[in-house]
Amino acid sequence: MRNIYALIDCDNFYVSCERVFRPDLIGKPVVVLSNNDGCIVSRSNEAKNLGIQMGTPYFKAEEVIKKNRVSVFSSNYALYSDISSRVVEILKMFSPNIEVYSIDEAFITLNLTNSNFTKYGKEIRERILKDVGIPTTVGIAYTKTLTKIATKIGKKNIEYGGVLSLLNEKDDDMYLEMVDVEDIWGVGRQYSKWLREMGIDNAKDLKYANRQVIRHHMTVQGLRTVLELNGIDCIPLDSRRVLKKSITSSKSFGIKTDSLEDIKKALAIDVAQAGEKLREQGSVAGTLTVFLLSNPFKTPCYSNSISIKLPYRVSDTPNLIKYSLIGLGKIFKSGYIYKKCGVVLSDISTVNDVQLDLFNSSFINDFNIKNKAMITMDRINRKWGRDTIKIGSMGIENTLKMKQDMISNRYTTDWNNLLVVNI
DNA sequence: TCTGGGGTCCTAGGACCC
DNA sequence: TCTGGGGTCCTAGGACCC
Repeated sequence: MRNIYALIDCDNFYVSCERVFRPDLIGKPVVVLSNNDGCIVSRSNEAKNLGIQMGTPYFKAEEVIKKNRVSVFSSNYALYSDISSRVVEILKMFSPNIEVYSIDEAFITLNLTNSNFTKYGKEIRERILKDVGIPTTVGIAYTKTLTKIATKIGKKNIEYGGVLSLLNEKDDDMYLEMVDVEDIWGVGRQYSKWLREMGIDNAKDLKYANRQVIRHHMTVQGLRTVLELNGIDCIPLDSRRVLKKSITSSKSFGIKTDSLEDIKKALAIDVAQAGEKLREQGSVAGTLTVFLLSNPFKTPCYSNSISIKLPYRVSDTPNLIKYSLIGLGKIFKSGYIYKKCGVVLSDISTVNDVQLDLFNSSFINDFNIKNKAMITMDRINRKWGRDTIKIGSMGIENTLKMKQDMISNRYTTDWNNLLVVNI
């Protein structure tokens, strides 16, 4: 029996989240910026129509933005992730099989007893819009890659009313022809350049391409994409809550700096954040990588990284900070203006798998004590806000704090930020 | 002046083993 | 002195995703 997939994809998600609390902005151009107010990462349809491109640096679009009175927001991840989880809760009512693919997309499988799939898709859409206030597009098909194609077309053509089903396969080729090769899930910049050179311009061309040639040039993943375009299900729903295999935390500095002392503090803050994520999933890390970059848009530039194999797996912030500062000391070179640093934790396993040190009997106690202290610290910080308790090396004030000049309130996750209504 | 952050999977090649 | 074939593990780098 064939699976039937639906992809529920929130429209212009970050912008839509901002509009939930600013309904006056519906119908008006709005953009949301990346961290540090660097690039434009979400655009309302009105902003798209002004020619504002995804990923454009803010300063390059500033003129168009001012001229057309586009509303601009810094990104507010506390708000977006809370709204995202509300959408997921609703989807769970429609299907027990769900894969939360990203902050604004989820796949579900549909039961064959729902005979009218398009109608069911519309019900899902309307429920999310009514209960959470977020508009979505729903794509329905026999493979996940085809649901991606369906939402892509559904978003561009309002006549589908936000739901497009490709279950009537004789029409597939007509739809596939509408989608450029660059826009296919699994085809990025490098592959699309090569495909274009091969005369493969759209999804229909790729569907009928020579499979051996594709396999050779684009590995098994490329082959899977071709098969999926043919309606052959190769990428199953992945509903496991998987443990992350690596955890990164890094940030560009709000102010560029050549000061090792400032960078040490910024790195300690990143490490603390990574450590918290590590403990949240009950894991410990065996390897830690520190990296440091000067401004890549300026010459001369310098970047370096160093990986440190930890003597034993840890998850406590003081140890992680200790080793990362050793690493930083080894790669820091004076005389450059730095703009970013960060840490990657890898070689991750669960706490239960930790190899204890036979020759160091005090180690077990040490491990347990530090962990209890960390768990308590995490709990307090979750309840009372980030950095209520922190490690000394993070400093009192983050001198390189990122820019977020236009951030909205944390309306749904902070009592002090509740929406105020004047009557 | 101003250019984000956080992930996954696959492959090739080297080291090492029997 | 000559020399084979097959396997595993690890790492770096390249591709992709949101």
